[in-house]
Amino acid sequence: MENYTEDCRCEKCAFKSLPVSVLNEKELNFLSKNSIHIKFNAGENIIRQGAFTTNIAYQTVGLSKIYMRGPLNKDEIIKIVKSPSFIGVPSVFTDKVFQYSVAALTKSEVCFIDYKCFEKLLVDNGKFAIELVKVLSNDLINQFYSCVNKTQKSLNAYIAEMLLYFSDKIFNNYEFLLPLTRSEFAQLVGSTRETVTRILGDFMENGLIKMDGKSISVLKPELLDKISRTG
Amino acid sequence: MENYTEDCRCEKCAFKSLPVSVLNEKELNFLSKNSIHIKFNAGENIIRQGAFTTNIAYQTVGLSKIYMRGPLNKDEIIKIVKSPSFIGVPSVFTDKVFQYSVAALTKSEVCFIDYKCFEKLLVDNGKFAIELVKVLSNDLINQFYSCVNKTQKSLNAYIAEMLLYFSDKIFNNYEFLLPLTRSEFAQLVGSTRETVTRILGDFMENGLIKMDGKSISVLKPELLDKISRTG
DNA sequence: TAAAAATTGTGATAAATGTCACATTTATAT
DNA sequence: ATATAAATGTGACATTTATCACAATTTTTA
Repeated sequence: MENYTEDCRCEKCAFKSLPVSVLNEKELNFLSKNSIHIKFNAGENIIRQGAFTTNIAYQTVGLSKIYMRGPLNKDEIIKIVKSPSFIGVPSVFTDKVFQYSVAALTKSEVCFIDYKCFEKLLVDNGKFAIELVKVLSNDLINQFYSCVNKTQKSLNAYIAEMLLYFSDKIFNNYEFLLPLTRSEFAQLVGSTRETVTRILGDFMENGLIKMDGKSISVLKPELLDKISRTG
Repeated sequence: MENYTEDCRCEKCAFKSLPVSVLNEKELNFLSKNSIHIKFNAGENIIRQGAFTTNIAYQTVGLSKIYMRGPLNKDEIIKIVKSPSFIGVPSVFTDKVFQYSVAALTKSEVCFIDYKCFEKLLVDNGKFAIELVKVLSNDLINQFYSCVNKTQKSLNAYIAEMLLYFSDKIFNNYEFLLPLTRSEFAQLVGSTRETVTRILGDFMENGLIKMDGKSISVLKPELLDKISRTG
């Protein structure tokens, strides 16, 4: 974890969020002055559950996981975040401390924006506020959707869905390097390492995917999709 | 479902939401002019998944369930809403159609607020916007939390948690009338009618609760809580 | 590079939960 | 009030998934 030494200003940021894209030059300048840009290596903690919430976090580069310590001290991955994306809004507006953790899965860069600054932008610029409301609404709907899916689908089906999620939504490629260990993958789908191993092995035996450690190729996306929907 | 004929104006509404409580007299008047207040009987549909979203819905009276049609056409109850509470914000800011349904569990009253009006209040009044952001943030965190719980806990534990949720959060009473059928309760905990029947029967046999159809008394809340936490 | 640690695979087994079929009770509508 | 429909309870059984124990492999560290 290191500070960003190169020239980095919100005004010319290539990874503006939708809310930030409605800000004018002056507001962007204000935002820039109240933000710090920090780099993280894979595996490093970006946000720690229980830490005080004084900053909004916005990830500009890299992949991260949002996870929560569940009942009886087991971590559960709530979602895989592909930047650019806000990763620390809900907790900041809810509590004095973060309700979840975020860790980098790949080399990542994150802007930490002072809460007071963010709040001022919200109050002063209604369009900014609306865009943020849209971001949160969208997150909430997705959360509904993923929770229903996780609950109703068999593990086979949900793991198939997740593989397609990685290939379609995260990497836009049928070949990718799974950025999770088998244990983490289990935390994502709500199961155990062993069961995940077995189901992936099953998929491979049946020629749905090719697999070598963390390198995965989806060979039959239509079939995987069918399993995801019916299985 | 019927229109509200009695005198009903936002200015003197006894069920103001936090966001609405920051509005001034003029804004409240504007809100009032752009809202309709409607009554529902238990069982009636308030919001239908797939319907066009032109209104924000705010429930002032009664209990409702938010649910979603999952993969393979099985409904899943996402949460039980105790009024006063917004029940239709996220979909409105996300999509052209509602992504979930809401149905009244008891006699209910709901204000439908024109989307354009709501948007104008958001743009014009930053404090209103902040309060709405807080509402959504809070919903999102709760959703994280409940999804992790549902995934990690055994059914025993999650059903115990839900019983305590009804007694502690919804009714503030150890005796209450469960506002759900056994099938609906199953949809809430992500299981089946039969299994719910059996686990509730178990709780009764072990003297944790008393039960007669839908009437339930929590007899040993500490023990239920222990089951809820350890499984 | 060797040693230690972390990750992964695999079989045997147990536990939890779903499924199906049917009886019984309760609620609803005519 | 009776007929009909909806909701509930229950047993037998099948299936899914977790758990445990241990070996094999890969990664990290000294």
